[in-house]
Amino acid sequence: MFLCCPLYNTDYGSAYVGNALELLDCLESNSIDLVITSPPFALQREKSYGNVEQEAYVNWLFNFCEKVYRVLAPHGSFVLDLGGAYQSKRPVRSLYNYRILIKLCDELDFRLAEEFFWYNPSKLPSPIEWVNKRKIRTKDAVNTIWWLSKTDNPKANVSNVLVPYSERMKKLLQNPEKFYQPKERPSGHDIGKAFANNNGGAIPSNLLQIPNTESGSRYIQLCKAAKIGAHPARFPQKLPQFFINFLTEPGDTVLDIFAGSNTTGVAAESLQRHWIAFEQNRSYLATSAFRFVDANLNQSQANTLYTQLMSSSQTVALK
DNA sequence: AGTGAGCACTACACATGTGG
DNA sequence: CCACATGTGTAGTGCTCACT
Repeated sequence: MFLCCPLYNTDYGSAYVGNALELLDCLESNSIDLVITSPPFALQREKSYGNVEQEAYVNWLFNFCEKVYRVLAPHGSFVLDLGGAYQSKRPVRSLYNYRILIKLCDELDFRLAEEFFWYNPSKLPSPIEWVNKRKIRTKDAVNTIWWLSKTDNPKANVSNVLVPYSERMKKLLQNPEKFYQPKERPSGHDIGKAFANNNGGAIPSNLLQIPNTESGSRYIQLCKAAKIGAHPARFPQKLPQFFINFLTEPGDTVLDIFAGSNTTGVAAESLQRHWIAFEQNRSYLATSAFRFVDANLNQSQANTLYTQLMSSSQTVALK
């Protein structure tokens, strides 16, 4: 079985409406270089996009991950973004994001290549009951991101995701003699002369500080203009961008099985990677086309495009 | 008519970032 | 500088409906 009839396609990718469980079966084994996705979380509050309850959640998500394992190339990576949650009626954390991680490594032979933590400083203090009303917990502003691989050495290159040096390090690089003595420190760290080499940037840490605010973006503006609700839970483009740069090369293929508003697809497109997006909700995927089209689309053009995507049985070519 | 289960809906209390 | 974004959990209210 092969994938056919995407809702829309672009220079580099195709977006498909449907259940990822079925669509994954249409992909060839070992064909995907990176699967990055953020599934609906096991939250207490019911979401419009349909989340599964905590107890059943781990098994529900596991079904998808089994199929991801098959389509992933041996050097490929599976990056899974999971938000934390509380147990029902107790100020006690759910362990669901850790349970799924352990199950994936124990039962599917995934390796935990590295755990990442996405810190969103602009998150509102929540959950309200424990944090704002009773004031017995701090605000939850970190998501766990599991970087899983099929083999011990998935393709990865940290040189592609270097971050700017700090002001202090910039000064050190300008005048190393004045700023440090190469010698062994009390901690046992051997800080040598090579420490003063300029490597073009600092090695990033596994704490990703990325604010999730998207005020007045083209996507939001066009959703408003066309009078359609935007996807209520989008991740910032910088998040998939980081992992695509880190774990793939131009020409590789990136897959998001819970694509939502297809942030992953846009990130991949801008980095010249092929991409495939699966999303069950046709309206979410239809609005995601706004991310790819001309910035000067007016209200009626946005509406026309949306209507076309919602009704047409043929693939719409964007660009 | 009264009761209670089950459901949908709502108030509550808060921080930080983006983009025009 | 302003307008407007943003993966929350609990308890209370009020409604419908089955049952007595």
